[in-house]
Amino acid sequence: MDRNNEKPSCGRGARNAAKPAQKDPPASIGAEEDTHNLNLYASITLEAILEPTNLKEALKRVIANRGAPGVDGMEVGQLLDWIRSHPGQLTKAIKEGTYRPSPVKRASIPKEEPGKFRDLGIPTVIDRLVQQATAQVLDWTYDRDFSDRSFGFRRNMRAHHALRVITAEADQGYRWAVDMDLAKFFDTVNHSRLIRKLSLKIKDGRVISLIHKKLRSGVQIKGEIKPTEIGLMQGGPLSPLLANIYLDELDKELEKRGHRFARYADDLICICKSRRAAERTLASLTRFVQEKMLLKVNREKSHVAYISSPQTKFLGYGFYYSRTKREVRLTIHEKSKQKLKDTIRKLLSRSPKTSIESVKQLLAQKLRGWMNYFQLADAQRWTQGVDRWIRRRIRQLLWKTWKKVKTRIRALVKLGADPNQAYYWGCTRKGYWRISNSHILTTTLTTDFLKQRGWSWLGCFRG
DNA sequence: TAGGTTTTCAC
RNA sequence: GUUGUGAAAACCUA
Repeated sequence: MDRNNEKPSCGRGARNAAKPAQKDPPASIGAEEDTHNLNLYASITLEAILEPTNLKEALKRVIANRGAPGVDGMEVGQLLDWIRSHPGQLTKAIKEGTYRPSPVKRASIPKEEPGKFRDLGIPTVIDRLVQQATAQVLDWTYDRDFSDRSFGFRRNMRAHHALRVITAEADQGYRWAVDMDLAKFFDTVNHSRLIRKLSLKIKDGRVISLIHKKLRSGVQIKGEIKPTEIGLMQGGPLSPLLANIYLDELDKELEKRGHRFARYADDLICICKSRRAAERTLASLTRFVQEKMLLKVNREKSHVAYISSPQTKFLGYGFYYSRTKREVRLTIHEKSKQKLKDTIRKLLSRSPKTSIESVKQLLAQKLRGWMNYFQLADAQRWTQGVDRWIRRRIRQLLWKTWKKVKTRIRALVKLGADPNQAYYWGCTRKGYWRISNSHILTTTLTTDFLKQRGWSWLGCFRG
């Protein structure tokens, strides 16, 4: 067992000790560990997965996600009713081995780069439930064996940790970055290899078979069902964990070679002291990944670059060297800045169906989340620059809508309205405008409703 | 302290 | 048409 391996120092080896109370493991696992002190992996059983509390937890999660339905069309809102009306049916089918996951529904969503799409497979809500239940059990035992330098999809790991580790080591002279991109990682995972890996630790054959069934459940594209011989469908609750299990071998190999690196899902950065060393490791890593891991390396997107070059992008950040402070610092990558501007522009440019106040509130909410993530970057230039840009946009918006309100009120006054009255109503093609001192609201109201509430009706006018 | 909602980010 | 995991923040209710 390689659990007690000496790991290359990365400054935070005592992660598990620092936060002991993460989340309680499923009851059966904890009990088994304490009373019998057996091998931890012996507690990955079908019974642990099907335990009522575990299933309940999984059910709550699936419903809370409010995800779209799979091929059978069942909504998450119907899941609870289905379980209630078919008591014990699902667990019985799983225990007897007659449970077969439905094929996943194919959906293509556009990626950042225009014209490129990311395929994802949406399982049925029921399949999501059983996957979630198994993921909860597997995660608890597998997570502790993962490398300290694997940061994606893991409990108590955040992107900020990875960035701190990399900047700290870049400061120690590792300034040449190997950026490795795995081409379509999820789609190229080798099934038999993954199953073999799982069998090393999971002794319950029924669990292995359950996962195997999930891997082989086909994909439905336009009503036609196609089998899946390779690849993990991204979209299942279990997929991220399986990805980490598959790539764990890569982490271990890099650790063995003593490299400074960080991996976030399929995004790998490895930093070296010289350009020659970086190029050498890129070549040897490519060989390792393609021959041993049976994955594809995207040669066009994998490259060696100096850490402060605009090419190196890690988790939305870029790096630069501050001459005055004499250290490597983080900055927000161009792509991320552009993305923020796009979302803000979209939010501000849509017609004022809601009040200005609520738009401002929405904006503040969005910005809070954004700033929170990019707080590691130098605030000096960028967050302030973006802040100024947004303020200017808000002022523009306010001015424009105020102008609209004023012209509308003037038009109404011409028609004989009292300008001191609180509310006026008008109507456009899109709906009714309620005009008060600072708000414009459209609502779909009927004239009867207006009469009922005693609001003044001033006839139609154009927007 | 515990339930819930929302937003953001990474992949 | 938008799945999934992980993380953070703000708020709400007892």
